Amino acid sequence: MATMKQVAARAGVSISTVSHVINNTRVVSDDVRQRVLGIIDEMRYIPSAVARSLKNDKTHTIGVLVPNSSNPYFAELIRWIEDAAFGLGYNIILCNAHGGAQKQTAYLRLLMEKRIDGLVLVASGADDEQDLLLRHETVPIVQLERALPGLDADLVLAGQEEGGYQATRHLIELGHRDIACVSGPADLPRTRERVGGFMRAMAEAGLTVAPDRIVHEEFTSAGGHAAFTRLLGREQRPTAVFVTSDLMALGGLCAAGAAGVRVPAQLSVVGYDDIAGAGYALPPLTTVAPPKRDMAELAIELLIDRIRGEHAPLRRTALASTLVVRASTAPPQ
Amino acid sequence: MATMKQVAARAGVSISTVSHVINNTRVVSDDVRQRVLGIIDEMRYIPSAVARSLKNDKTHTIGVLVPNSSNPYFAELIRWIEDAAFGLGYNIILCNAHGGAQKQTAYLRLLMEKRIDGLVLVASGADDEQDLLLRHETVPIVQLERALPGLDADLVLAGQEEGGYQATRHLIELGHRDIACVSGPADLPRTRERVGGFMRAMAEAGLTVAPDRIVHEEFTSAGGHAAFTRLLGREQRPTAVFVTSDLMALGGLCAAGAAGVRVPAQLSVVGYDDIAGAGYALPPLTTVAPPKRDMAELAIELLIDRIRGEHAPLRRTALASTLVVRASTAPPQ
DNA sequence: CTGTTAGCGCCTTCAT
DNA sequence: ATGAAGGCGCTAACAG
Repeated sequence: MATMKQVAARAGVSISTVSHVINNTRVVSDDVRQRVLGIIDEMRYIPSAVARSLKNDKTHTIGVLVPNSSNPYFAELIRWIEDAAFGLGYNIILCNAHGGAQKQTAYLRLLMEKRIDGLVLVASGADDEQDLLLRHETVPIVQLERALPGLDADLVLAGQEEGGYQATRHLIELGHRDIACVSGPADLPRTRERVGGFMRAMAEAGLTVAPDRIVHEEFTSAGGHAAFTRLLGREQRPTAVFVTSDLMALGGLCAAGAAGVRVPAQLSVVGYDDIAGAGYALPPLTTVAPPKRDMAELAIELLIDRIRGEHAPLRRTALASTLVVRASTAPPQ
Repeated sequence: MATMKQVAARAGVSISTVSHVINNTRVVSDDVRQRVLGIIDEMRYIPSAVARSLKNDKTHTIGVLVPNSSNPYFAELIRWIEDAAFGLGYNIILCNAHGGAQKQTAYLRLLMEKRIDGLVLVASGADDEQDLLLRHETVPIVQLERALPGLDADLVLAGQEEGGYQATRHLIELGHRDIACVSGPADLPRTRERVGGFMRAMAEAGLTVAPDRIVHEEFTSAGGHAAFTRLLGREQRPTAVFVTSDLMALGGLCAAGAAGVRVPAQLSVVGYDDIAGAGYALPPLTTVAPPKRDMAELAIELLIDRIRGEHAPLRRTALASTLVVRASTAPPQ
């Protein structure tokens, strides 16, 4: 790969002149500029960002650490993050935390070695995430959705509790009284807050929630399937269920279908996340839609502000989610 | 951020000694090693991969360019690519081509500046992909699924034509004779080959395909929905349909449900890609499953071989897809 | 067993 | 309007 030095030699000018025509950083006579540009083209010279980075101490690269990038929700988020970052001249290094604290630690270490300019952290909130390294690092960090305890970093929230509340209100307003809640593992904060909103709405409406109306399963379609199977097997069935993730809800819909339970006639279902598939479920799923794109853009904005050295105090912004009513909910009976 | 020089000074040794204890690249007396290690820890020194890269001309970073990373199929592929790469010490820079040739060109340029060690290219095959830059670049490239004409690079194929054939055979063996095919835009090679397999199976079975049994739509759930709506509106309905992508098939299932057409009783549906959602569709979708993980691993393996300088001739490997029979297909009537 | 030194490719003062 | 030269952080000869 050609270097600036070679270009300079071929053009019969100094290295610094080449540098200046490339960066438009000082006046260069027109003929020299043309000549240099010609040589650059001819030699297929491409400046080295790594050399530049060494000099400027900036890589224009940001790390994005998510629990699992193949989960449609994260995949969609990543898509917007990538988009926003690219628009501002940054590249994304994609990292899957999936694989435990060990992989995560290794990853963070690597990212620090690569001198990323910043990090977007989408923590699952699992207990094994108390990574020490993180708290000692100096790179700007923006957390999405979930604040790691002890980590001082800007934060973009999506009102999980409020979302759960909205979803449940919708069901209550439809006339449901016996409402169940299907959620992920009890120790995941994301899920816990959503369930919190559910409980608040129920309590507020004077509705009691029997212990067997709350069921925890894996945060996957398989988990949702299992949860619904369990729930629908009870002698007394709920008339509606709030599911804390679309992935689980889709699995639930599948289980309901297999069990001959018609949605929404016999059972209303509300999901959470508004992943692309939700709109084409059978029936199309009513769900809580976090403002993924706005969240991604805001996160990148905040991060790049920090990177550029804004010395603002810690910011935590909460964006509102909206309920998207589709065809999986209806009044009971 | 601390530097090696500072560590050396603090430890009262030379820079090269520090380098050697870090890289275990020559014998160092135990006390010196311990002292240096101590200081490193104390100063939170983290070596700079960018300085290293400048020296070694290796970044341990590979670019992954896909049409759209939020599409579940690509998202799943990416997940495995990331996994395989990480396992071998490489990071992934994620790039969405989505946005046209312009963005793509800009991206490739950036990747070259960043001196990625290699590129995994998942081309959509759209016409605007004839990127000139590519053919002149010297980075190792592995193409997944689709060979860009004129680009000499290793290639990992997934037998699209064969997959379409298998899917159609399945339908024929079930007893269907009037089989339709719903596919993406006619100009996308990926789709075209799958349709090719369909045509071959039909011809081989002596079945004719009326022109109105082939319908093209957007490569999305919305497209699938539209296609099915159109197809089911015909006075004479097909008894089965092969859809060239699960995303479209899911949209189709949704349309069928809305139109009161029962699957598989009245209509059998086969999809393609085996995305996670397919297994939990209503009914669970019979589909062709490309070996995503194997493809990803093979691609990374080939790429890293090249990066390490293996001077092998161009390799094209075709992996076989398998038909996953679930509940969306049955004998006619 | 340890230190000195010459770059890797680029930017950027300081001269001219 | 253009050059020369130092240095970003690290590795790898080359010398002791």
